[in-house]
Amino acid sequence: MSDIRVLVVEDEPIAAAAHAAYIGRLDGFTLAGSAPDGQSALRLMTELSAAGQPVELVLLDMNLPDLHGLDIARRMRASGLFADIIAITAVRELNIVRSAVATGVVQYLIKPFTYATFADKLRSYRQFREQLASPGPGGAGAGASQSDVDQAFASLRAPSELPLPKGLSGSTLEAVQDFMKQQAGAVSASEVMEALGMSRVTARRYLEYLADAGTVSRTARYGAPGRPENEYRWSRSGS
Amino acid sequence: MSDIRVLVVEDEPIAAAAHAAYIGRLDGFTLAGSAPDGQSALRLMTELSAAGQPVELVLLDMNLPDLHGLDIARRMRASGLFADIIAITAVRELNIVRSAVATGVVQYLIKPFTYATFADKLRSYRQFREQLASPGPGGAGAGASQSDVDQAFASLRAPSELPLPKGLSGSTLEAVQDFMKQQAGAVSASEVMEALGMSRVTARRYLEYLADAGTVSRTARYGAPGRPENEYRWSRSGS
DNA sequence: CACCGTTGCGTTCATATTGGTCATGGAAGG
DNA sequence: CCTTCCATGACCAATATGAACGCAACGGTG
Repeated sequence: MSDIRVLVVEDEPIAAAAHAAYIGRLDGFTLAGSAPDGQSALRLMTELSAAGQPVELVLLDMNLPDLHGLDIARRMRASGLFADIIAITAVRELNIVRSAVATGVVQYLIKPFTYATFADKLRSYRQFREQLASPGPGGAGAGASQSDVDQAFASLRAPSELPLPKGLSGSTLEAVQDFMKQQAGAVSASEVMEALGMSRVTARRYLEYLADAGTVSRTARYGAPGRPENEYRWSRSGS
Repeated sequence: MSDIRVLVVEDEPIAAAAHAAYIGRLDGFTLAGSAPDGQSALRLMTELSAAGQPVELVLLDMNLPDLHGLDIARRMRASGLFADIIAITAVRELNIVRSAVATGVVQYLIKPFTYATFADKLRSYRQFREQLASPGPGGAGAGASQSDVDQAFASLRAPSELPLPKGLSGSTLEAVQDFMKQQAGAVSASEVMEALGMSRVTARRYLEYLADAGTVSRTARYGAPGRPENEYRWSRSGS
């Protein structure tokens, strides 16, 4: 099967270059072009489509200088451009996710993301394509059954777990993250320990990991006797 | 949460009545209207939208007298109608599935289908909506994380219709499911092993499959020394 | 002003207990 | 009789815990 032609739409040059480089590292994908804003993206897609090389997949940043990502998706559909879309955004609003699904967004990436997450989403998209191309064990050319379609949808939406550093478990990390998200102010490791019923060592290890990843910020708390206590605060400001 | 307003678009009167009856039998859904062809469907949606009662989900037959289902979807997007779509078709062509996904089709039903299949698709769609409405275990209003979005997308899968992975048998799976349904609280893999008289490996394999399918939730149990024990809890209350 | 005991958290290590995987055995079907 | 498939037992790897040690700031005291 030939490579899937991908268009990168991203206003920040550094991020755009990074995404393009990611595409190059992945088998089965080819960079078809790059655009810094919505207008040029639409123009570029129209040109490529007229040239017989239509874009098949768009990596679409939702936060662009001229148009919102959702508007671009709507205009694409209105113009007869039916490339699939993977949305990239720092906006963590769920109602946007719903609107995105309604306009045909296939995957949703939240900044900042690692290369592993990125590659994972693109791979599952390619698998979705391949399953539609060659259905079932029965044979090619035959019609698709309900289970064939279900299977293709499943590989599209299935989340796959990312490799975590040694010594950390996914469910524990999720628990700590959820707790931190709910806390308005800063919390200490001991408070996390008590709230989640885990040991101080474990709580601190996960908080430290989140601090290194940039998801939480870490400051020292003075004023009380004893060694200064680290306090952690949910930050996760975009990118 | 209020009911989801559904529009049925189907040219055959018998099928249309059947779909409408199906909707009535399902909790959480309300029939917003019914249309026999594309033009009237679009008109009806526009009217309801203007009346402040926009259609949220469309059961869209792809084979209509005046317009093809894909055309209707495209015109919906062009007109600013962003209801989600469940496509219903007898046409078993996979390239249509791909185009359908690009226009925001959420699920795909192939005729003829049973009520069970139908209900399953609608239930998974409702679960998708609910997960977007209230992310995480306790937090409302907080931002969504990548895993939250992934989980919501995952609930658009149809686990019951998927073929069982290698190494699992249907009868054993049923036994584990029945046992889990009866348990009010959380149970560990060891408890399932002892209760059903199977080996720990087998119990864990089936519980893990159910956890991936979203039928049970998996959390860690802290407080005791040693590696944390996974405990599983029946979570799919929607069925 | 300098020094020192106190205090509480950060850090490290061994340990306990479970999860995950591999190859084997037995049963069902052809 | 052979093949295929699933459950099993045993091994190795993983991960939270508890205790012990060290460190940094506070608050007296000389």
